[in-house]
Amino acid sequence: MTLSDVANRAGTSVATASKALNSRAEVAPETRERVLRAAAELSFQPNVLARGLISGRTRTVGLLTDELGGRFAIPILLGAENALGNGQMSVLLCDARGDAIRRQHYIRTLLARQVDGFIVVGDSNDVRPSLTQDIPVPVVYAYAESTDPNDLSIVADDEGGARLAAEHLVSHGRRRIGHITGPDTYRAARDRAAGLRTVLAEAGLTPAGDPLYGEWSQRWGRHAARLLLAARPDVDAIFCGNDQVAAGAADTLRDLGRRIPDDVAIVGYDNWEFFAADCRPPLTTVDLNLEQLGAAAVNHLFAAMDGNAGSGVIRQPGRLVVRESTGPVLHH
Amino acid sequence: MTLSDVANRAGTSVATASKALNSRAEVAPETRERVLRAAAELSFQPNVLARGLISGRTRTVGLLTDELGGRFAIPILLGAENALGNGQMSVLLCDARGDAIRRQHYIRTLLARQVDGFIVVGDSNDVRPSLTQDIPVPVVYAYAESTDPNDLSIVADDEGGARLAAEHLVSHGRRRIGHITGPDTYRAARDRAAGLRTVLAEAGLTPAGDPLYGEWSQRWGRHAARLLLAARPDVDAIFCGNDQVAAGAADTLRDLGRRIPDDVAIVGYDNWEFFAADCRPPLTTVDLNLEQLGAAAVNHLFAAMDGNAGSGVIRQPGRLVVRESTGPVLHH
DNA sequence: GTCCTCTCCGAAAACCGTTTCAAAGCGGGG
DNA sequence: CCCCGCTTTGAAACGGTTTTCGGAGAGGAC
Repeated sequence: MTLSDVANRAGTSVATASKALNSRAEVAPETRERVLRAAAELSFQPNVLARGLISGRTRTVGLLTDELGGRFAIPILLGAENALGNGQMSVLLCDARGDAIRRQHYIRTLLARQVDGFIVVGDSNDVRPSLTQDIPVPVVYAYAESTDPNDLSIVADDEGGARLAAEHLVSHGRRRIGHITGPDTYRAARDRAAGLRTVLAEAGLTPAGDPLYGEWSQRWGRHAARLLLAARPDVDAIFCGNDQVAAGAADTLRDLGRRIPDDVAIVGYDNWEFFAADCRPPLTTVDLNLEQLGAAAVNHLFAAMDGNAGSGVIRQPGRLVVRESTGPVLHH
Repeated sequence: MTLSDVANRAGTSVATASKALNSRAEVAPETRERVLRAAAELSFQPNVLARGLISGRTRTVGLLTDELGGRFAIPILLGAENALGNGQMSVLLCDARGDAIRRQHYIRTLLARQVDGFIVVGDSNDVRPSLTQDIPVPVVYAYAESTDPNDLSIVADDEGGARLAAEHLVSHGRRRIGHITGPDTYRAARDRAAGLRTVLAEAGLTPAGDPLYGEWSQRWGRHAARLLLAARPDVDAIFCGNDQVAAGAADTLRDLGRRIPDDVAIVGYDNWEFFAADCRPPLTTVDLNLEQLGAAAVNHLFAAMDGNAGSGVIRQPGRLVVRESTGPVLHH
């Protein structure tokens, strides 16, 4: 991408190419055109180092994630990459795989490459140690909340999402609503349970038993649904902590002859299409809007790079996706 | 972030700072310490351009994908990122979302950033147009086969993987083996069917009906299994084109009272843990070894960057993952 | 043919950040 | 006081790219 490459491609000398690109006189229009075209084709950019302009934004941001294999980082990454592309920026991707040493190594690597900013993508929407003191460029935390309140964190609003789901169930006439979810070590699980609890309290309802905390698997969903039905045979809705659990619960309900949604409605969480849309019946669920979350992270990073750094925690609202598992509206 | 900044901050001269950072002698321990601290504080990184290393190596490769949202690109990316990290390189990620204009834009962007090479990650292990003529640096195609035989493509060996699955079923005494898979527009579906056909022919068996081509969904797996059982009530094994289809087929078998694996064995494909391991029963399936595929792509890219460019198609073998859906060995 | 203008080129110069080199400071011991 | 080793430094060297400058061709007008 050096000037001589451009000159070479344009079939001209370096000197002429330089003049053409700097809009100086003494270069024939046809030649200038040729040089400009060659420069465009090679997406040539004058080497800033040679001039005085070193304050060179590399227009690259580092994206540091911990669980790229999981299913949350990807939509965030897609949203971020899209937003960055609109700003003509690129993303350098690093997956620390949850290892602190690896993470420090990647931070150094990215800094060596002079990224203009960092997006730290969490894996569980939970609190995580701030990395900002190690990083002299702007940082935004996405799907994670930094321990340092001066950092800017953008998290999914689990409590709000759960409220959407619970309100949907309540407004459809469900009155005895159980909750099956993942490990209570996950803040997401606790927040979702809290959202449900709040809505039920507001509606004057009592939960059908305590939330069943277990794991984020279909297997647990199947097992817990049996437990729930045994303890509370009259439940008319189950709000599940994610779609896998919901798919498992739906399995058990069918095995036990309960009709969905006629006898029992089910709501999942995450809107993981492979499970939610292909379930029997397709699941009503809450979409985390992770792509918007990623895009929001980028926009806040841009603002920080322009000197308008924010701080605190921003909650990205979810979105209820209604499918057949909650059935038509019930009047009561 | 220049050396003089560091020297300034350390209260020393540029020359001394240089020696301190390069671990040369003739610098007092106390001074060296001061310089190192200043460098760390400024996260200084020597400007590579000034050394002899300029020969264009930015130690960055561009990874161009089409369907990051799909589940195949990610493991490849992880494998590649891991292999690159070992070589102290980084990956610039771009997702063209299947759009040709977007793809060209990203190619230009990545070239402008002087990536040392490209990895083009496909979304379906199928043939795709070569991009090499647009790219003046080495290119390796992963999970895709370039139309240009002079390019180097690394694909998953679908036929070989299907043979592993089929041989497993045959060696466990299954004799009436049906096949349910995705659309026959997918080469993966056709290759997997071909692998099964070959093994059955070698074993002197006839397939239980023609392969049922449909879609890659659980829903189709459920539906097709009903069709298969109606047409061939005596099938004792179903090889499914992927794990979702297999999970759907397992659903139907349970609904119809067939025991898995006692009456009918099931084998999936892809080893998508969420479906395969959490199925009832857990699925025997074929793992594509996508991480190795990504790592292999990187290694071939390194070779190409060193001037040893390869060409042709390399088939990355799969790996059989045995779970309960094919049961214990049957003696016959 | 000669002159003039316009265009382009090769070589040299300028710029930048880093490294190297030779010389200068500095303190202590003889 | 002088010598000597250690440390530091300013200036020059280096490798890289871009810009500048004088000159060389080409083509037309007279």
